[in-house]
Amino acid sequence: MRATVPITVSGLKTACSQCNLVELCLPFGMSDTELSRLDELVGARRKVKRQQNLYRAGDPFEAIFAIRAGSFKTDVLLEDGREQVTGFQMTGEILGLDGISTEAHSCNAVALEDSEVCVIAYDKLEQMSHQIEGLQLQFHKVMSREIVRDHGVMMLLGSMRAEERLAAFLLNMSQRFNARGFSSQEFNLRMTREEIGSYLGLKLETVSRAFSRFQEDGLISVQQKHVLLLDAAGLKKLIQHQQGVR
Amino acid sequence: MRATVPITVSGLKTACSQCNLVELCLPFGMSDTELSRLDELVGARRKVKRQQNLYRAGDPFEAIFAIRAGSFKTDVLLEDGREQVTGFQMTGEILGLDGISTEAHSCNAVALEDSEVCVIAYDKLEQMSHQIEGLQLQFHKVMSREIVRDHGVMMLLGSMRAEERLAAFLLNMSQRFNARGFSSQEFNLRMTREEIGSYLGLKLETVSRAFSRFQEDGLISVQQKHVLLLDAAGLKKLIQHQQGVR
DNA sequence: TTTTTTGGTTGACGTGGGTCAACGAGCTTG
DNA sequence: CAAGCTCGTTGACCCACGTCAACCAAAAAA
Repeated sequence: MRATVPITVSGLKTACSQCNLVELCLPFGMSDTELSRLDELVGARRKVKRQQNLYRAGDPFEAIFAIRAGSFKTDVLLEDGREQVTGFQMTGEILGLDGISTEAHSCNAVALEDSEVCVIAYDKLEQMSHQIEGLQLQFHKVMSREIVRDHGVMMLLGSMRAEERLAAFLLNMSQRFNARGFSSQEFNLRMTREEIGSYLGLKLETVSRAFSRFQEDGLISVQQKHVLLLDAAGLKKLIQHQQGVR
Repeated sequence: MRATVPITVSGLKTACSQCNLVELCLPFGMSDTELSRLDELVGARRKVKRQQNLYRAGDPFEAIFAIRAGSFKTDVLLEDGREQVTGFQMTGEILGLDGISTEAHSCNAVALEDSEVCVIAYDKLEQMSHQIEGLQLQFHKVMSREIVRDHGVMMLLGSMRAEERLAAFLLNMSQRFNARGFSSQEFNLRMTREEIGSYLGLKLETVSRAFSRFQEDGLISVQQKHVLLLDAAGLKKLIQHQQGVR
């Protein structure tokens, strides 16, 4: 058995109405009056240090989490030790939706860096969804978006070659950094080559080689976790007609 | 542009309270009084012939669908023609959840055999979720279950070898047939080898070879779409410690 | 500072599954 | 009941990616 993870629950209330992540997060699209009512919903913030679990597969499900700062990975473990990273999450994104179905979490959520989340008690969310018009719709959209995202990953894993997968991954990261006000061309990845590999269904060596290849071809410049996208259009092209390679 | 698909909307109202699929479908876990109120929700039934689309990627999202009879596949198409099957759906399962997020469907749903669905207008569902206690929770669970299922497919695609994938697929089908009152050992697949392959991230030849291999090893007996599971435990074992193969 | 650990790169080689091709078994259609 | 499809099976060959191993850089610990 593992040692219990030390967890910090700050007493500070988080105000959605004050938060600069609204347009990425659960409250998106809600009116000002709805938004102020939403402040009740978010119980407390919780800090999670790098490498610590926000939750583990099997933990009873009580709340979902909105990332306030930092980033996470979610993964599923097979009995024989194989790991599949199912996603990387950034600020404003919601974690824990997998737990609703069986009232227990079905995957692990691990912080990739020191992070902070807003804790949203699920029973309160249910209740408030009955009352606040926009909340229910927005929550459904968040869940639906996760399903659509998952289908995209299936496409990656089922139908694309190694370099296409990495290109798609980089473009996706770029777009998400951009949505958060960071550069879409230059960013620092928070995950290791092994984690990227697990997410993309590749070995870390293959990921590393694909990075090098992209660099040789002038598509990107990489040094460790630092990435500079030099030719985003070229990466997009790779995905579209890699088909005709043979 | 494709020709419009001829669609039959029968005037018959479908009564959830009368349906023998309740315990597999959206109304699961709701009280009798809740259930009778739910009957209003289901507008009409719609018949979809084999090979016809229930909806296509890009179609405006208006309703979700509960499968009353038959079965479907959902898939995503890449510009270059590559297809990824994202799921196979059976009676009682819900289709169309991908559409909520952008108010347009993001995948195609195609009937694998002549089928019939219950049409559930989404705006009505939203409305009624505010009123009927159990409906909101059950709907969230359905969506969450889809997310968990998707993670399982990612695990398949990202971390398993061809035979493991097919074994997992067969066990999953078996379990779902069983849940519907059919034999868990003997069933007829509704999809082609190519569709199975697309779902599992394999080519049809590989699927076919894996079927043959399982038959040689006495795990199953196959003839075309007819499958007889002879050694389910053996299939399970394959998935767990295929690892030590090297 | 040095030492240790962790993460990343690169090369040589092997193999699981893709590709291509031939053929056969059921259906369907005239 | 041919004739044409579509779908499935099987073999021979090949290549993209995995495996194994050596090495290096960066970060963390001492």
